Amino acid sequence: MSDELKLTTLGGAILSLLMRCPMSGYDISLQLRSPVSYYWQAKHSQIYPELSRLSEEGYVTYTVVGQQDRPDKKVYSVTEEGREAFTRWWASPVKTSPSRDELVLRAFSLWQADSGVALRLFREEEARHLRQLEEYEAIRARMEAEASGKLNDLTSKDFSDYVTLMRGIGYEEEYGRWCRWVIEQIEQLGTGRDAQESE
Amino acid sequence: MSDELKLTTLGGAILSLLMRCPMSGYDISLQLRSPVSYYWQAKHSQIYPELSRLSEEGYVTYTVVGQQDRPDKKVYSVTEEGREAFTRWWASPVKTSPSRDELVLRAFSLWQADSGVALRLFREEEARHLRQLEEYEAIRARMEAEASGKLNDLTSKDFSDYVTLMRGIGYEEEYGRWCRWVIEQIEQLGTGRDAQESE
DNA sequence: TCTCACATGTAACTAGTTACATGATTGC
DNA sequence: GCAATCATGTAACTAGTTACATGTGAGA
Repeated sequence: MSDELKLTTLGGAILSLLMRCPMSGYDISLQLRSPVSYYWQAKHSQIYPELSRLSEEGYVTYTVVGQQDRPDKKVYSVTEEGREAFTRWWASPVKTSPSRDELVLRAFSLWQADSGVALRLFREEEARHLRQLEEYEAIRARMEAEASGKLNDLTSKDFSDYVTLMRGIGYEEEYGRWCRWVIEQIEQLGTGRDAQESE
Repeated sequence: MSDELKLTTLGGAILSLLMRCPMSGYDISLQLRSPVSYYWQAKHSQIYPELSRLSEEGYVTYTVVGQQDRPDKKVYSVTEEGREAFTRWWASPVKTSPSRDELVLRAFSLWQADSGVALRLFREEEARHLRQLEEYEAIRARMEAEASGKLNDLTSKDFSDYVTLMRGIGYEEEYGRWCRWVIEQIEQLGTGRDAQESE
């Protein structure tokens, strides 16, 4: 098992969690579920098969842990081979996935849209990003209060969390700013006919 | 054909180009190729079958245009039904695709990385985003010089282009800023042992 | 002769989503 | 009894990528 095999990004994502501490497939799916992780997401239907693959390749092992009040679970942890594969993956060139953004795609056809419909769309999206930003800011405040000491330690997991969080904050801020700017453009440039119709 | 059928996002992307002016599948693939379009991308192997589907559903039609010095081509244009489907799609709720970013995923494991390797990774990515930003800024300068009159007209295609471009600029600026900040953190917090090794 | 741009397609694969399937226990 | 959380899986599908396949004409 395991000689020069490469990790998929999903494999990397799973190992990056298991490197922090052993956990079950279910726990991984909670960490990687949509509203939680800014940086990577996956459903359990993708995670369980990937865990089997990682296990076959010898990158992870598991022990079945019986529980009294809930179903038994498989707790996975990273093997030495897994650690090596992970380090190789981490240092390898970053795979840049093509940017696809449906709102920006629609903005490309703003010229043919009804201003009222456009305003509704961009206001909804602005609100979504502001909500997400608030959530992130709350986490940030909590982290800065609770883990302030560890936030100048490159080797602390808290600092890594902080770094990814800061990207989420920057992303949402910038996205919200752009939405607001588009809304203002529509409000100011609109002929008045349909630009006024919703609020 | 064509009653309440919905467009895929790729279908929307293709129609958004054909709404601007009729063109061939090849032309569409040039518009949607990786380094060009910030907002949506697709390969020709995805575009041609999608054009067939759109054609079957009656959303587009084509005429074969013979050319003397190059191969013949099919020039597609949007039908009235296509226009209606597009308008419905444009007004429908935006499908938010889950955020997946491999660099941010790696940042999540910064705690276990070698500082030299991390610096290399983040410097490369910073450079990539700065290059992209420069490219966008050049386009922006050109647009502001050439199409300044149309940049206050909501119904002009130039203004739509400008709006999508501004998102690209904001995105790259923010991404670059975050990379820079991470690099500075690594340089300042690094123990000195491996943080210095690459310049 | 070879490569590049134009031009259109299909086949095989990988990644990811949605839906199906099962089963325990806790709290309402 | 019903919904929710914990827990693990598979099947069927959609979307997207890589590779295969073919052919023209221009220019080096």
